[in-house]
Amino acid sequence: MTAGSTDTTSDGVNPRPRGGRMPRRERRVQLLESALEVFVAQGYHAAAMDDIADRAGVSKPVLYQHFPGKLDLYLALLDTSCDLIIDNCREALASTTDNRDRVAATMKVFYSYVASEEGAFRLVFESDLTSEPDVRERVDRVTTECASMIADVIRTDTGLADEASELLAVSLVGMAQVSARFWLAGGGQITQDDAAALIAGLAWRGIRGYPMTDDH
Amino acid sequence: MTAGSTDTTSDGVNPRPRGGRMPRRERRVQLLESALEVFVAQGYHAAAMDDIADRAGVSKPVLYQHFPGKLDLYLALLDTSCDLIIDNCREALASTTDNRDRVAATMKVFYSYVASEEGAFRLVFESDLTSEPDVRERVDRVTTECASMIADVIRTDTGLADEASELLAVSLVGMAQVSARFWLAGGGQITQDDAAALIAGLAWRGIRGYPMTDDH
DNA sequence: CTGCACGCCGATCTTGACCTCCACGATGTT
DNA sequence: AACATCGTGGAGGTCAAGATCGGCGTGCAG
Repeated sequence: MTAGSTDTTSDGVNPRPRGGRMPRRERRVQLLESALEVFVAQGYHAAAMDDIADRAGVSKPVLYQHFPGKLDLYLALLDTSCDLIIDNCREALASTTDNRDRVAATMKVFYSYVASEEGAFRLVFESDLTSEPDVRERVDRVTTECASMIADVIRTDTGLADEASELLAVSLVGMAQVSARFWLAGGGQITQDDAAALIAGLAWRGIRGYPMTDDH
Repeated sequence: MTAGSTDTTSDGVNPRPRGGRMPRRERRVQLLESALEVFVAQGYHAAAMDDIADRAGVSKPVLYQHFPGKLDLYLALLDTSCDLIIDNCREALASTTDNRDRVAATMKVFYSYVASEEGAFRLVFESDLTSEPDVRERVDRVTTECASMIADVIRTDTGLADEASELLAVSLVGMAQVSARFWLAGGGQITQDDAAALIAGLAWRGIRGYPMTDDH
């Protein structure tokens, strides 16, 4: 009655039933799914290749028959996660020409990303492998790419300098990113849409007046 | 001429000259300084206890005579780094009663923190040990504590609900945190004070109008 | 029925990092 | 000036985790 409902061995991640064989392509995507779950739940360092193999219901050698090593596996998942948020951000910015709606749509993208079932955002926003340059480059690229797209809008619509536009855009991305993460951790006191709308309002009030820099 | 100017053994971090003995208290702070340098430069996992000992110019056993283990050493440094930013944030908020100045002062705190020589902010904002609950708790506490103090001001001055105030405050902290980090990574195209003032302006424009929620 | 190919598994190797044991030299005392 | 004491140093143990090798079962062509 204390913990471990029925048969969990480690911490809530029970392996698949060790089913029979499977075609290569299918096995590969299943391995990717299992690896994502384990990396999301435990982080890179705490996740052992044994855990991933057990989670997939296979043995460790098959994992190495599909991926050269742990880092490659992680980078594959990280790449798809990074591309997802960047593409969604691009689509949100292109979905309208009204900047107020742009802000709202982009904020919704971040909140949806964080709220998605798989939790892939943890690879991007809470990675524990930033010492690896390949990982660092991809993680930073999410912020810089999203910010760059936003900065284009800011620059063209306000005439601010490049560096100022970039910094403002990075601020907005940071606001979206960490507020969404802590909204999720907060446990849903506020609806996802309400939270996104609240922070979108904050962001819009912040940038809507530029480039006039002075008022009190 | 390629690399390793004169005598560096690993990667640009040359050890101290293996000087003689030292009183315990002094040795301890020297070990903490050396450990901070190594952890900041390489992250937790990539940093070996040998590296820290070499950096301090002592042998490994003396390290274990001062700290029970690697994690304890890291947590000691992390605690001081977390307390530093939290205390500075508190002081900035208490330094004035004008909310516009409060925002500017708090923003300056984050930029100064990130720009400080030792780079201790990397332990807080870029830790690679978030899988450890002790570390995760401390890292998250920085954001939640700072946000909580800001949320108090927002709540009392606007009458917004608790959850909304907290979320807005977290957004401001996130904005400060990631914009400061990327400003530093950007290489100083903008002055520290200019950057802080720019983002403070963005933040102030965002929150100054609450709680009236509707305008276009 | 028999040989072959394919995918899979148990058991093992190796590396690397955290963490301690025996010798040495400096310091304070008589 | 000689000796006891204590801190220091190099070398080694342990263990976890990434990466790998021979054997097994299944399905199919001949």
